[in-house]
Parts: sequence; C-alpha cells; structure tokens
Amino acid sequence: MPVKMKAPDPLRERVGAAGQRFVLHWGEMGSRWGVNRTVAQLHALLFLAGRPMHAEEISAVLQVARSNISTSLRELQNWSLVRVVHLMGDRRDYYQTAQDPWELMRIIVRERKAREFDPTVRVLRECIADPAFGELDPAAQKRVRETLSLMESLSGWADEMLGLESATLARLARLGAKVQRLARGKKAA
Amino acid sequence: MPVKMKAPDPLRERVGAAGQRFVLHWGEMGSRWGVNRTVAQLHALLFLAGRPMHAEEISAVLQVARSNISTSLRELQNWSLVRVVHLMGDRRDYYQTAQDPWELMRIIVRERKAREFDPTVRVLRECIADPAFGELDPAAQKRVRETLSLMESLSGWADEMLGLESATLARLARLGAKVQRLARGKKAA
DNA sequence: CTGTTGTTTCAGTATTGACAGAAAGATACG
DNA sequence: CGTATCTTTCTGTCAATACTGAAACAACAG
Repeated sequence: MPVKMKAPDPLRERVGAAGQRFVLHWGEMGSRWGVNRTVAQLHALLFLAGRPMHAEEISAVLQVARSNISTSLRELQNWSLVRVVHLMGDRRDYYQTAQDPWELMRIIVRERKAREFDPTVRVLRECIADPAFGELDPAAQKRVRETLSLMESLSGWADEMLGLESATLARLARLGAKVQRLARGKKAA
Repeated sequence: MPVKMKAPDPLRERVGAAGQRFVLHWGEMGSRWGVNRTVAQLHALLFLAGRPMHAEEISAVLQVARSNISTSLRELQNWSLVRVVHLMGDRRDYYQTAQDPWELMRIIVRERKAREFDPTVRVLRECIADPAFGELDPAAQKRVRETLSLMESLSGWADEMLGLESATLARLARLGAKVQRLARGKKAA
C-alpha cells in the first residue's frame, strides 16, 4: 500500500481555506445560473486575488488545462468582466477583473439583460404584433400583454439602475436596509 | 420518393403561430437560466392555455414522452408553480399554473432566492467567520465583506418585494415607469 | 376481486457540453 | 530570418444531463 501523499492543492495554498471555499462555491452557483463552472471559478479567483494573473498561473491554481483557461478568459472578456493588462518586462498577458462588487454586478446585469432579457421582450412584441395573435382567446392575449408589460417595467428599472454609480448604488442599498429595519420594527411593535 | 406529409404540429394547432413562438422561446430562455427546456416550455404552455391540462394532452402538444412530462410537472410542483386540480367526471389529474405574471414572478424569485441566493450568503458568512479568513490580505477581506454586504442588501430588497401583493407590485412598476419617463424628459430637456 | 385507466419509477440510450492535449498561430527578440 | 515564448484553435474523449419506453404501481368501477 503506497503512502498517500498529501494531495497538493494550489488553490488552497494561494487563497487559504476560506478563499478556496469562496471560489468553489462561486463555481457551483455559477453553473446553476447557466455559467460554466470553470468560468465562474476563474472570475472568483481573479476577484479574490485582486491583482492581475497570467493564464499559466491560473491554470496551475485551478488545476485546469491551459487551453480551458484560455477559453474561459475569452468568455469573461466577452462579458466585459475581465481585461488584459501588461507588466513591465513580461511578455505574457495578465488578466484582471474589477475590484468593486457593485461594479461587477452592474456589468453582469447589463450583459445578461442585453443577451437574454431584451431579446425576450422583442419576441413578445413580435408575438403580439403577429396577425395570428388575434386568434388566441382574449384572456390569453391579455396574459401575454401583461407579461410584456411586466418585463418592460423591469427593463426600465434595470436601465435606471445601470445608470447609477457604484457608490450611489451602495448608498441606495444601505438606505433600503434602513427602511427595511424601520418597517420591521413597526411591524414588530 | 414518398409524398411528404405536412408534419403535424400540435403545439401550433393549439396555440397558433404566435403562441408557438412564445412557448419555444420561453423554453430556449429557460435553458439559459438553468431551467430544463421541457420544464420551461411546459410552464409557458400552461400559462398560455390558462386552463388546467392533463399530462396526456401536454405530452401530445409538446411532442415529448409522457414520462418526461410527468417529471417536469413534478419539478414545477416543487417550485410551487403548478398545482393539481380535478374536473368532474374525469379521473385524470389536471395541472394548472397561476394566471398572473406578477404572481409567477414572485414565486420564481422566492424559490430561486431560497435555493441559490441565501445559501451563498450563508457561505460568505461562514468564510468570513472562518479563522483562516484573517490570513487573506486585508484588501481581499474587504472585497469579500463588501460582496456579502451587497448580497444582504439585495436579499433585503427582495424580501421586501416578496411581501407585496401582485397588484401593489404592478402599481409600483407603473410608478417606476412614470418616474423614468419624467427623468428621461428632464435629461432630454 | 378483477379489469381498466391513469401515474410514477426505473434502466438504458442519446445528446449536450466541458475539458485535455496536441497542433497551429501570433509576436517579440536576437 | 530564425528562434523562443506565449496564446489560441481544433479534435477527440469524457461526464453530466435529458429523454424515452417499459414496467411497476395506485386508484377506482363494475
């Protein structure tokens, strides 16, 4: 029976047990939200590291093939979540992500909205515009129209939010929290 | 060369071209959001139909195996999006979903939040509580704390929203739209 | 009790998407 | 121009998930 070596865990070495947990969980959640696990982990790692990393290093830390990292980085760049930087005296590309979670959220919301939400709104509009739409029974027509209206409202809210600075958003959130505490206090009383 | 029959399309027959577009697109979008395509289509169909349907009929309309429909219905019931009803003189189970899009949205937000958002908040709290967390460099610690704070804010907002009636939500949305129009008008002026 | 009707579970199959490793492609340096 | 270094693309493999059809199960009527 061979002596079992402690499996080397570069991720843990790099960001500690807590950081490891964070990165792995993020990957897990990502895949539930239709984001490739590796992509999500990679983004979490860059966020946590808070400094530019090159592909080789990422590949070693996440223990994923270099080529896979390349693809994932490309994906993150398409999402405007990662950008390339260069360090003096080093030919390699370094990659980094924004440090501010509000900024990140804004980017993600903007991109998902553009890719998934807006097209759906468009499809709903087209459905309603379609001459065949009138054939549907009136109640169903109403439901579709209400759905469109709901999505348009949300779309508007989102655009509104996307126009705000991170600092403003954070302030708004704190304000919301305060209001909620008040509301809860009132209910409890 | 055999004469090509017009492929029968029960979905189209049932809900027309516009409805078909709606159902198929919904399925497409669902799978992008981590929802099984069949499940999403099925829900869209029930929403559009606006009346209880039995599994056999759904199976025929969506052209999907009876058993697959069964599984998908179970899934939707777990999400509280579909419930069983019975019609006089018919032994079969009939399934229906809420008619009100706001109601549906509320349910979906509630469920996804409970399954995916809240656990992440918990993990973040645990990461921060972990003694190993202190080993991270202070800037990274700050980022994680900010992330937690962001998610807690969102969580609070969501809970707030979940407490409201559909009618209230719809009113709020209309209000939001009005505010947006005003804001845009002001900017334009 | 038994046949009928309807629903669910299960086991195998197919499809999809992720991934590794190899090869090709770019870019800077001597 | 080569050569060295780094990045991307491509192809086959593997794993996860969705899906089907069959069989088991349940409820009910006669």
